[in-house]
Formats: sequence, C-alpha cells, structure tokens
Amino acid sequence: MDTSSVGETTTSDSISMARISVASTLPVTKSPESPCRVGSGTSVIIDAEVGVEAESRKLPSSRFKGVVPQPNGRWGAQIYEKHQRVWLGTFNEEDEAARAYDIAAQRFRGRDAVTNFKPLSETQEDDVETAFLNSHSKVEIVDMLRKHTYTDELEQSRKNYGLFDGSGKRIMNKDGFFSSFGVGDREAKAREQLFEKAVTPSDVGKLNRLVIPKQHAEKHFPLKSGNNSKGVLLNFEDTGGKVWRFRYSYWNSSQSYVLTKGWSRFVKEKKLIAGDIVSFQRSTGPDNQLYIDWKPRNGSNVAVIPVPAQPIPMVRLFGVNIFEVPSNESCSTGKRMREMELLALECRKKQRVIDAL
DNA sequence: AGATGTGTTGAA
DNA sequence: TCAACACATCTG
Repeated sequence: MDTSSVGETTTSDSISMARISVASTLPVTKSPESPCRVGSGTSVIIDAEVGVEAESRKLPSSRFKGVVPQPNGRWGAQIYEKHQRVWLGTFNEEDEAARAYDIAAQRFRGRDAVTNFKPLSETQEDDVETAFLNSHSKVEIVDMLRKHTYTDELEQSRKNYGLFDGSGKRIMNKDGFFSSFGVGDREAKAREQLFEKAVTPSDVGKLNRLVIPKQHAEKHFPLKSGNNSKGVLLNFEDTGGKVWRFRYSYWNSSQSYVLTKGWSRFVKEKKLIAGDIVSFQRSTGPDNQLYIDWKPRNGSNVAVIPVPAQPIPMVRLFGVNIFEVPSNESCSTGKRMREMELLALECRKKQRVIDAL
C-alpha cells in the first residue's frame, strides 16, 4: 500500500487540478438499480467438453465507479490522482466500496465530484461532513476508509463539533501536512509525514515487534544491503519530547522489516491495542530527526481522548539518528535469526530501553 | 493459506 | 483516468 503518495499530493493545487480534469468527464448517472456490466465481465464459463461449470478466472466487473472485484468475492475501492492509484480498501458489499469511493472523490475532487451515490444523500446540506472532510488530510480520510472507521469518526466529529473553533479546521503546517496527533501542534519544527500503520494484534502482542510494511521500510528506513542481520538503532521522538530507541532490522524468516528492541515498551506505555494507528514522521530540517506518534483506533479527536503528553519542552538528544549495531549474530538462517531476536529481547527485558537524557 | 493491495497494461 | 488482471506481499 502506498498512502504516502497521497500525502505528497495534498495540495490545493492537486485538488483543483483533479477537479478540472473531472469536469471534462461526463457524469456517470448510473442507477445502482440498473446494473450495467462494464467490460467483459463473465464470471462463469461452461466447459463444453465435460459439460461442467468451470470457474473462470474472470471476475465480475462492478457497476460502480472506483470499485473493482477481488478474487475472493469482495470488492475493492480505488481512486486515481496524479496518474497514481490510491487504494481505498476492500469491502464485503459492492455498494460499501462504492460509498468509500464517493467519500474519497469528494475529499480529493471537491463537492461536485462525480460519485456513485453521494450527491443524492447529500442534498440535505451536510456541512458537518464537508467540514469533516476538509479538516482531514487525504491520507487521513483514506486511512479511515481502509479501516472502515470513517462513519465512526464522522459521528464523533458530529458529537464534538461544538468543541472545535467552529471551522472544524485543524492546524496545517507549511508543508501541507495536517497535525492530527494529539497536542503536538506546538512543535516548531516542520515534519514530513512518512507513513502510518494500524497496528495488528501481533504488533502489540507478545512477539514484541512491529512489522514495518515493506514498501515504507525500504523507502524511509533503508538498511544497508548485505548487512541486514545487523540492524540499526533508530531514535524516534514522541509528542512529549520523549525519545524512543528501537532496534530496526530485517527478518529473513518472514521477509519483513521490524522494529524490535524497545517496541514493547512503547506499546506498554502508550497502551496500544490492535487497530491503533502509529505514525512516523521525519524532520524536514537537516537533523532528520525521526518522530513517532499514535492515535486510537477510532480516531477519536483531540477533544475527546487527550493524549497523555506532558508539556515537556522538546530536547534534542541525538544529533544522529542511526547507530550501527555490531553484528553479534552467529547464525544467519531465517528462523534461527528470528528466534535469536526474540531471545535476545527477552534477556534484555529489564534493561532500560529509553535513555531519558 | 487466504486476503489484500500493487504492478502493469490497454482502453477511453 | 480508469478498470482488468496477475501476482507479490501481508496478516492471522
């Protein structure tokens, strides 16, 4: 998945550009009740030889815009921007996917975007939803869609609307990134959003590791090739100015990039549960400081669930973020490697992971 | 292993 | 821009 590409295009320019290109497209006023199959969608063919129905690999086309079939019978939603596909998630029902597309379309292309249903149900002047959409970055909206939390979050927003300054706006920094995490808006330094991940049960479980999606790992935290077993230590600062040091390495066994040492402590202190979202940022300044942040699963906003961050002044602890870890691994096979990781972690359990100054 | 989401391509 | 399709990657 590449939601990061969304962030890069979060500019008013791209929005208006998209709007222009859409305007030249004729609105598809397809009635959901009149499914007109697009493309060559036959889902079943008859084997004349045997006279048996054989499943074709061909999947049924969707009658909805932005909806694509999945091999397992579910439906995917996607939208395109700047020649790139933005994946909006998978859904059980075709129309769910269509609604996801609609929401994305409105966020990406404005109110008058071509949609499957939206304009119909929206005639009731839903200013709150509009404000909600505008007050969240594209990345955030896409995230909610993919995790099926959009409705919940919108509902939350409705309930708490009065708690905002009225505009529903959030603070956006000069780079166009929204700061949606807790009270971190006080930071002065500009940050670049790298990626977010909704933590899985195993990410917060006893494996004591966080899997970094390969794509993000290789893009943002490249390891020197050939020396993957070594791993590196990465320092991340949270909103409270606390620095977390994680060991970052590649596990051959599962072919995945992971944060290991130090991660469980973070999970514990932040009380992370499956579905919560961790976010990684990097300073756009020369120091390349890395930041980590999180928010609850249902994306309850600041007004509802205060992040337990104290107004501690930020302290720059490390001029450099990355430290090479001496290679002390004597075995190199995947499984063994992973076992060693876990064992090593266990042994160091009592050791302080965070060097608070 | 099954589900998800990306790489890629051709059509519009 | 968009969807079809194959399949690499991820999750449980």
